[in-house]
Amino acid sequence: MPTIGDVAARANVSTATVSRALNGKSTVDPELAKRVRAAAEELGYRPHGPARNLRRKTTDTLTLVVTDIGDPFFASLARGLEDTARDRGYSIVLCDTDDDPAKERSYLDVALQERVAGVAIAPTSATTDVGKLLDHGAIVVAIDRPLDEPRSDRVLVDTRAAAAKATTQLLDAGYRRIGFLGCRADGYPDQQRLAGYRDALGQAVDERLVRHACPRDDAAHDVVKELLAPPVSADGLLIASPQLVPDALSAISERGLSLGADVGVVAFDIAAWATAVRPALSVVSQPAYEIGAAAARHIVARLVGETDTPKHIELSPEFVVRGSSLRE
Amino acid sequence: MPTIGDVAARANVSTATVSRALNGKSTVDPELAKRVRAAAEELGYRPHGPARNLRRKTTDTLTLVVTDIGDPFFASLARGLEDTARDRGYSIVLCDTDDDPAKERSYLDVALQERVAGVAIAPTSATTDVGKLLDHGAIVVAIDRPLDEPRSDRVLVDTRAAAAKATTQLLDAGYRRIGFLGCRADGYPDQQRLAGYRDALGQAVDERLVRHACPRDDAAHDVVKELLAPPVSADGLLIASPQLVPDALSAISERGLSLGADVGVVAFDIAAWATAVRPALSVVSQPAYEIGAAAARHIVARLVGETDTPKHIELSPEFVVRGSSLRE
DNA sequence: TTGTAGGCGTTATCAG
DNA sequence: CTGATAACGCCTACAA
Repeated sequence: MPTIGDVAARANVSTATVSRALNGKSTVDPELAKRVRAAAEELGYRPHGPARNLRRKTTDTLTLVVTDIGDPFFASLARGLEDTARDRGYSIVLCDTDDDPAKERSYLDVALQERVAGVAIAPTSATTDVGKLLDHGAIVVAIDRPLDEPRSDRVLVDTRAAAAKATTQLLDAGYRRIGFLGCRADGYPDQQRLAGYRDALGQAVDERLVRHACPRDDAAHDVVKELLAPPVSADGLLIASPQLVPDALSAISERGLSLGADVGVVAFDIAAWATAVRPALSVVSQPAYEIGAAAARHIVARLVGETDTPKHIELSPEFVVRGSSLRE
Repeated sequence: MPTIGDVAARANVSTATVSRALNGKSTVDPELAKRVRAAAEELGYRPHGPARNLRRKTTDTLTLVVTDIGDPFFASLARGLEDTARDRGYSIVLCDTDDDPAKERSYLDVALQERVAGVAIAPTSATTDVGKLLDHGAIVVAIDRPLDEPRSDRVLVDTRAAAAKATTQLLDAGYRRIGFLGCRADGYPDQQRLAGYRDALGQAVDERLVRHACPRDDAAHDVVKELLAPPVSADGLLIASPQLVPDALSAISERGLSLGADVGVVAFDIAAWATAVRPALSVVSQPAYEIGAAAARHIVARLVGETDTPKHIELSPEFVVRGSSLRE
């Protein structure tokens, strides 16, 4: 691969001039600049990224840390981040933690090592240590879940209010015993949604209506069947975790109940296929793409020194009511 | 941030020794090595990635180029690639082309510029130019779709055979007029699936049964309604594009037909929610995670100089028959 | 086994 | 406006 020196030689100028010309510095004769560009073109010259990064003491890289890119929510978020960052000249490095703090630590470590300019992270816990990154000048923004670290910024969604709204809609539609189905009792999003569910129901929550099940062990199916039968006899379901929805729908059907008419259902983040089911599913959809885009815009703004950027951004989910949460 | 020099000073050794100790070279006194590690630890030293990359003339980065990480197939593939590459010390840079050759070119350009070690790419076209990357010594592997470039390797799926198998199953189940629904008539996977469909049906394909619809313009819904009514009167559907499935199911229901009993359906790559529908959907599932994992293993093998690595890897999709393609 | 020193390719400073 | 030159931080001959 040709270096800046080769280009300089071919254009009969110094490497300094080549650098200036190729980086669009104003202080270079248009004539020379043209010659340089021509030479660079002819040689197929590409600046050497690592060398440039070494010299500039920064990179054009952002790290995205999520639990699992296979989760459509994070996939869409990643897309928003990538589109937006790319537009502004940044590349995205992808990390999947599986909610494992050890993996997360190792990812943050390489991020530090590679001197990334910024990090968008869905932390495994609010106490995840991003101090060294911040010390080094990286911009850190928490996504989907908050970080205690006061120097980090955040882009969150008001998922609690959305859960309350969905629960209220179920009540309004005439469902009386609404169950809550979550995935990880200790996860921030599920906790928020449960809180919203309680907000809507008031004090009077029969705790047998609140259940958690992991999609891996296929207990979800049985858990829902329990919910639907005496003594619990739920006639509604707020499903906080998208992965649980197929199991829940199977269970409803196996109990001989019908969606909507017998049991009302609202689920989070299944927009892609909500209309594949009869009746179609009511959904709460987080603006995943927009979260990613906002995080990228935010990081870049901070990077270029904008100071009037809000530290906290909160977006609202969209709530779409369909047949699955309507009685008739 | 401390440099290798700071560590050297603190440990009272030369920078060379620090470098050797930290990189686990055998030629260093265990005693000194310990002192060095201690000093590094105390200072919170992290090697400077760009400097190291400059010196080593290579990076520990792979670039993943897909059309859209929001597509669950590519998301899962990305996950497989990331897990596997990470295990071996490589980071993943994510790129979304939207099937736009211009974007793709620009991504490959920065990959070259950053001197990535390898590229896994679902090319927008078989003629995508990866020559410069290969010239520079990067390992390039085509995923999901082939590349003409003979120096590139590939990890593909025998989606054509799978389509034939699915079509045959529909025929065996008693469906007679099977329609094909694809997304992009010019895309490689859809073409392969259409070819497999034709393989199974033989010469006798009523061309009115073959339709393409883009999920963006919501024509899909109407297209399927047309397929299901006279004069076409399809009683089966092979759906090559997962995004079209909700529209297709809505259309079936709006025609007053029932899934399975009246019209048999097999769809590609909707495993995540296939069991949410009544009756459950028959699916062809590509081993997305495994494609990514295989691509990563392959690239790393080549990078470490393994020579007995096959240039072409072909995996097989999984075909699961459920109620949607059974008459009773 | 350890240290010295040069250079990887850029950019930025500082004279001219 | 242009050119020499000195870093950036690391690794690796080569010498000791």
